[in-house]
Amino acid sequence: MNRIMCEFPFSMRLTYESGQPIAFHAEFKGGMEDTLEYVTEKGLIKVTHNTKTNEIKYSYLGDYGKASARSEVMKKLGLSHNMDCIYNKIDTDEFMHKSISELKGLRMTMNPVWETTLSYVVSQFNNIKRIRLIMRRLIGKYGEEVECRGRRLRLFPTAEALECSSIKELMECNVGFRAAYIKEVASEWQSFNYERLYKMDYAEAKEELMSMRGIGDKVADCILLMGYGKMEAFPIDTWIKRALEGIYLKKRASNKELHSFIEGKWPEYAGYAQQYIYWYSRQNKILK
DNA sequence: ACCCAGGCGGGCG
DNA sequence: CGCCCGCATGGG
Repeated sequence: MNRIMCEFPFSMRLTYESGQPIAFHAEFKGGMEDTLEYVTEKGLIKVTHNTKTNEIKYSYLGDYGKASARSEVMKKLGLSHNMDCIYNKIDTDEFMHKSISELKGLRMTMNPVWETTLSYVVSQFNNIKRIRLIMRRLIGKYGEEVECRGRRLRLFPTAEALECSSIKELMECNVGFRAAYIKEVASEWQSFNYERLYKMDYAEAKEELMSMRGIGDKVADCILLMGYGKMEAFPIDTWIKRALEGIYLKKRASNKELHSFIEGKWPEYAGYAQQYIYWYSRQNKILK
């Protein structure tokens, strides 16, 4: 059994539940130990977290060695993040202070870029429960089935598999009006060369993503934050918008206005601040 | 029954 | 630019 000693606060539950890409297809069980199991392109990963001792253990099946499996888990769950430093940067006021103390240990995950992209294309004008439902249908229908040490796994669907599908077939997964977006993004993805965006700065990479039909301001920020790990990205959805307007701006504001406010308020780790505001607002059902 | 959800593109002024 | 609209579905 492999272990990771975690010196900063970690909550697998909050990390999983707060609407990040991993939650749309992984299996989570809370209990004496929180357990997360998920399929990757290389195999199967299982992570447990003892909430009393803060000890993390993991096991893996498939094309992993000791080092690559450890790196997969660390990266996915944000386990290398220095939470003292991050909290220090985003604990700017009373509201953030409450959010942090209530959501202590919530981490930003890092996910395969294509997986993140498809998940948030599906997420638009949708809710977390149904995003998960749709993602599982898409995985079941378009994901390649592979055998891994006696276990049958469904891989995440490739862009190619989705592009080759018809709108009608996609609609059988009840994706609704998103079918055309899925097909178009899948089609463009194959010549997109997503890796070059790692080297770009935030603004440039965002522009590249938004050149695809079906990827707008919010989805682009989600991809940059949870796919590329660009911590200055700040996705603005309906919850965040209400929260920022109600708590800070005290008036209605456009996304452009909100983005410029955010840039000034959290020049570092804005993405982390965003996730705490998002989940705290929802948990406490503040502002309706 | 009604309302809303991790939004987007398009059309308008 | 900002504002407004429709868009499929499933859960509350």
